[in-house]
Amino acid sequence: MRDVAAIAGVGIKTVSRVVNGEAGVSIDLMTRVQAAIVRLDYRQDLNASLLRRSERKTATIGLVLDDISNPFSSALGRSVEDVARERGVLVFAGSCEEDPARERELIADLQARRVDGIMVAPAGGAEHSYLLSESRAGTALVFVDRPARFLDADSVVSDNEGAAQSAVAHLADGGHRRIAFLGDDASVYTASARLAGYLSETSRRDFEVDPEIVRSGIRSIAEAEAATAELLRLPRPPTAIFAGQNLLAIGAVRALRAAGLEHSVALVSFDDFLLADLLEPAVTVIAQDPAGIGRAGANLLFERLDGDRSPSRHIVLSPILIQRGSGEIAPKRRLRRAR
Amino acid sequence: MRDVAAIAGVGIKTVSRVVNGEAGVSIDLMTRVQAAIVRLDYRQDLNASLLRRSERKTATIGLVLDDISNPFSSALGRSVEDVARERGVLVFAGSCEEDPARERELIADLQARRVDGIMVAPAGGAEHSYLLSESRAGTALVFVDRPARFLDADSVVSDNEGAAQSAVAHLADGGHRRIAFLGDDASVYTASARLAGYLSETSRRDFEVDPEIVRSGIRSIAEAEAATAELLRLPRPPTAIFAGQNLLAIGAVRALRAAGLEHSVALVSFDDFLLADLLEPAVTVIAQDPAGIGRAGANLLFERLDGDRSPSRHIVLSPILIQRGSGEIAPKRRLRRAR
DNA sequence: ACAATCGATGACAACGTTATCAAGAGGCTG
DNA sequence: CAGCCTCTTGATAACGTTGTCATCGATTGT
Repeated sequence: MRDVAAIAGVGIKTVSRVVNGEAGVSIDLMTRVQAAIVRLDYRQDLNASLLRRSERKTATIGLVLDDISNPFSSALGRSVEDVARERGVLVFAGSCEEDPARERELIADLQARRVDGIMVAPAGGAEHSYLLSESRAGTALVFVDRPARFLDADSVVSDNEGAAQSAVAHLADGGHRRIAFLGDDASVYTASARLAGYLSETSRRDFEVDPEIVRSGIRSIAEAEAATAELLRLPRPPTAIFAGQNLLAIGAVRALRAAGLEHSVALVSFDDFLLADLLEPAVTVIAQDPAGIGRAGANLLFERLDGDRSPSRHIVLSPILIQRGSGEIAPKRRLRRAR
Repeated sequence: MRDVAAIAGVGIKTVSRVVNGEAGVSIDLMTRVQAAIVRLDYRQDLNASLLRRSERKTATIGLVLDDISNPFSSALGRSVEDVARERGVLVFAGSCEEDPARERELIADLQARRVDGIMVAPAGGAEHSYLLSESRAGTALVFVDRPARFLDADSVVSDNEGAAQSAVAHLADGGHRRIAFLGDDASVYTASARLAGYLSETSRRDFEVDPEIVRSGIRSIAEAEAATAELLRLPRPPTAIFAGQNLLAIGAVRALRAAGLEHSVALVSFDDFLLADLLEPAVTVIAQDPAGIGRAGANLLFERLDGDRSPSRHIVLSPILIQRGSGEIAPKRRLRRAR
């Protein structure tokens, strides 16, 4: 900047004015400065600029998700990026892999870089009281997909419990009485909320509660496949499966295929996924709106950055049931009653 | 920092030393400073720190991809993040949507924030000579998935042409003579390389070159579905389809299904995709290794940041053919020769 | 016992930028 | 023409940090 000023024969502050498009610079000096900028290929150092600026904004936000390569997360991330870009804000993206320590480390790294705000889908078991001082200090904080624990902060989540209830209700309305549940570790908020929905709907209908067909702690496609295979080998196998997450549904599909039962056992998946409609049978899903969650979260974050100091807001989006076939399979008659 | 120094009753420089873990601070002062840091909840401002530091590193890199919500891109991004994290580096992620202007804008934003390096999968039609001065100025630059145009820079790409050749060869070895091609816009490097592979292999085998079954400029699942439907309605429809990208293969599957021809017309997809093995028939693919590309690119980038000044390197990864069924369908006999 | 060395410490400048403010030029009013 | 106002301009301090270097007391060597 000094060099530009020297070449243009002006004061350094005038260069600053031109760079920032401030009014009150004569046409003459402006053109001279611009010429010098081009000549030296000068680029403003935003970090230095923001260091000095009074409002102290870095035009940067952080996004901490479970795993940015997961389709749900990446759709969410993309919509956050779109909202941010409209405001000239860049996004740091990080994955915490359901590890609270990693989540905390990532957030610390983001704060060291003085991001204006942070959006986080907290890891299972994480606890956020440590963020209290930060959020008081002015870093905007929005929780997406999962709410904060022990911290009063904005959040945007799906109605996991209600949607799980309606999934179970859909299967029950189709005649199923013995519905299995596959879910992630109960420390993960979404998993436990969906399990709660499953349990409340089954008990509301006075279905037998058999712990053998309620499987938690399943973390991957492979584990879901193995768990489903076990379910199918039970003396009294379930007639329907409710998979609490897209990857688990895919594992279930694999196991059903392997057993040749994909047209005999009903399946509903929480989360839509690409190609669910092209499988045979097509998979009935509870579709969340990851892009909508990201967009709502980002909007909330930017309202906070714009000075909104109102009490914390909690947005809840309702997933929708999409019937495609797998969830509409009627329960198989028990063998003893076979005609 | 001044406050911490005041409370601990030391000089500001000593606080700096403690914060940075520099040697040569007495135990006594160190504990006093640490107590003050905890008391005030002090956090170092990395931006200010890096402004002053001599090596001028921000421990930050930028990643510009076509669309971070695309499965290929997000897998690549995730592996970049993993390599970066090992070095305490945070990643800015941005999508340029095949728009050269947006790509350029994003890169400018990254440079304004003085990222140490940039990894970019350039937009179709983008031209990178404008980056010459930057790369000379020390910003490390690595191109992934697609090479730079008019700029000598490191790159990590798949052998698109060779893999496309082998896909066509595989279909030809299965007896197909009339193989259609679906591809993205020819301005996109990967699309044109794959088209080149298709053309060289078909001409090497002296197959009839029919422009009607070579379709470029297809940008989405829906467009691929429509194009495939058109192909199938031709007087002499192709007996096999080579889809130059995963989304286009998915569109082709939809159209084949709609026409009831999924077991009659062979299909090979460039790019693997989740559930390709569960479709009926399962889809034969040329599988790239997006995580491998990201990892190799990130390693290259960090070697440059560590001072490697050797001539630009170009890493080429070879995709592999995975036979699953759809690519092994034998050509339908022509009607006139039907038994 | 004295000089030389060493380790710990902090004062100060500097990183690249912007906020503040004062100075100078020019125009308008009375 | 004095007095006042407005507009442009640049000198200087400051943002939060670290590099440089001088200082000081203690230790070592002879």
